[in-house]
Amino acid sequence: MHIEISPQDGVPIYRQIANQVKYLIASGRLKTNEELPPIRVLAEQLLITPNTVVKAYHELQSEGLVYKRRGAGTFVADTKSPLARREQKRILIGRADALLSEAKQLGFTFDEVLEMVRSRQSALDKTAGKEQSDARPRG
Amino acid sequence: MHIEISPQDGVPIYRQIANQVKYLIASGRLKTNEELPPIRVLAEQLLITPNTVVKAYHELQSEGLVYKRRGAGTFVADTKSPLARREQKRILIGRADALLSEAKQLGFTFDEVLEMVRSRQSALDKTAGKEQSDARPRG
DNA sequence: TAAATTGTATCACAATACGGATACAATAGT
DNA sequence: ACTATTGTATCCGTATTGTGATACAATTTA
Repeated sequence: MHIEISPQDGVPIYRQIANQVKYLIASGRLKTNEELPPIRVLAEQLLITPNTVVKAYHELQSEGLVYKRRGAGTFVADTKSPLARREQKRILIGRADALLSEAKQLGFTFDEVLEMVRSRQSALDKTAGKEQSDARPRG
Repeated sequence: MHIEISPQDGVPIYRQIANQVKYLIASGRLKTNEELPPIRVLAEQLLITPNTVVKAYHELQSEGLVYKRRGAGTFVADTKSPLARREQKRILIGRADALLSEAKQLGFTFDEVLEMVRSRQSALDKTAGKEQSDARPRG
């Protein structure tokens, strides 16, 4: 599994790892029940402390994206399972609420927020076009 | 200007202040060019250090909500002005991008995100109904 | 059962965030 | 010009966060 980190990019290393794993799962490059690199292995590969990988994997677990079995390893959870799905939705709801309440405080209407979200989606689609054509699950 | 803070509510004091001022502005209770309490005054009123108020006012300034004039005071900016509006939009775009990229990483479709945003807006409308009926700008 | 492999827990250190005390600088108002 | 008022800058102590080093515990595998 290929992961790249850039120390002091502002975003913590453990979060960089978690985000990239999330992307690998969502894009289908990591399939359900597939094993992630053991904590020590990934730590050695990235030249960081195992603790940081622990934190990354823990975050993924708390979001229902992976499960861990002592002595066996860390594996991709069934992200389509109701439980995992519910947990993921809970996280997104937090982001949506942040956006909406901030917008309200700044005096934006709901329609303006909707329009902005649509516009950003188009923007992100375009800039991510190259990788995405290759990143979509092919099953 | 009435502001209430609750220390160690998890959210930092300076942010509590900034948020409440934002709300007062968005709701029309603070009008364009109206003066905010001087830093020292608000600090004494809230029994906190002036530094914390400085930080709150600075955040508001960076979002284009207030402007400061040394020796004169801190005033509500024209939040409808293109410059302020653009700055505010820049902040909301950040939140929207966070929501969209997180959703994509978790394998949600854009339509699901839209549906969620609509649903959360309804929820927030209901829970905030009482205050909002009185807080909407009446001009 | 024994050894190897895996995740877990604990302690330690550096950097950052938050809040506080004090001194400084620019402007307003007289 | 002088004084009062306002925002600004600097230094400090504490708490939290991010990362690292090391020892521990459970499970797998032979």
